[in-house]
Amino acid sequence: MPRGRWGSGIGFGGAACPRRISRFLEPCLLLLLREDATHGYNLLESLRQFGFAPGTVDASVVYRVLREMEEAGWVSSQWDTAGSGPPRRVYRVTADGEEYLAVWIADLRSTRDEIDRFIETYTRQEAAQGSAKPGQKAGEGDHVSGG
Amino acid sequence: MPRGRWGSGIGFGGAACPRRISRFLEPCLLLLLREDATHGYNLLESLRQFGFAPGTVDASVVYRVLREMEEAGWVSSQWDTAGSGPPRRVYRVTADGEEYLAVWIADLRSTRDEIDRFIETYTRQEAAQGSAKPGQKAGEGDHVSGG
DNA sequence: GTCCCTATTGACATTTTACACATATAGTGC
DNA sequence: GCACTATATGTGTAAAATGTCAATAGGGAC
Repeated sequence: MPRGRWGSGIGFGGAACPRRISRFLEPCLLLLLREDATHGYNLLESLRQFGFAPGTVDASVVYRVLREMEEAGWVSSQWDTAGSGPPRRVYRVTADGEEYLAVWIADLRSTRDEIDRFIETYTRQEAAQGSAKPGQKAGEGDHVSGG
Repeated sequence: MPRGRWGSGIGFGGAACPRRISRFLEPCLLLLLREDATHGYNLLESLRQFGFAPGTVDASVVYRVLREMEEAGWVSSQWDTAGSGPPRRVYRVTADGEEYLAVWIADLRSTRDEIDRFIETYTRQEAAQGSAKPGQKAGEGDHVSGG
């Protein structure tokens, strides 16, 4: 998508841009953690299944979101010092987190419906312009005086 | 939706929060302008049809987006001094703006599909937890040693 | 003139996001 | 012990996006 941090024009190659949904990392992490309690570094790779390209998500972002969610009470963590290497902070979803995720789901549903309505409006407009006023851009020849 | 500027907890009343899609105002304004070239103040009310509640969008935000889009070349404007009251800046969509909107549509389509996949994953998880491991939260009884 | 409605613009604060950097542990080779 | 690498977590900061508020200005009603 052009503008903002995702480029600067039409000439883009494909769906290369990151997420369009704000704070989408939160529900993704919750869903992953709900399936399996694990630590941040491990979650990093699992995020691919939600469309995050391999190098897209910075680790620090994931860690920050996890800590924020713990502070909010959606997840809880415990240090895991059993395996080799540095200790891991293993997160799991709390009951509040479950509720929070459910709210997210509801929100995403309505967002999706909203998108659908928008696309439908666009499609309807296309059809109308294709038949009723071909070649015209809408609002042509108005009463504009100043320039 | 909890967190951020839209509250701070589960106990919300309905879909009171604004958009979840970043920069959504842009395509909305483009779509409205494509149907009818008009000025910012007039667009303010028309935005309701895209789910923006009456008092949700500040006028200055709309004006800013319009000016940004003009700078980018997606819309062009002309002063209309014909009617009574202060002069209006009438915007219309350019050819580049048409292309830009088409890109937006494509992006929104993929975003919607992404949401659908996410919701589906959630639903599948629900079903699996309901049948396979009832009452368990996933990852219970792991090899966590440290506290 | 003053108040209100229309219409636009600018300035500032907050929130979100991206990116760079710093820390700590364990294993390997020397 | 020391350098080096991989794993794992954390902080700081700048940029971008968004929200809020104030200011300006024309015209009509009173």
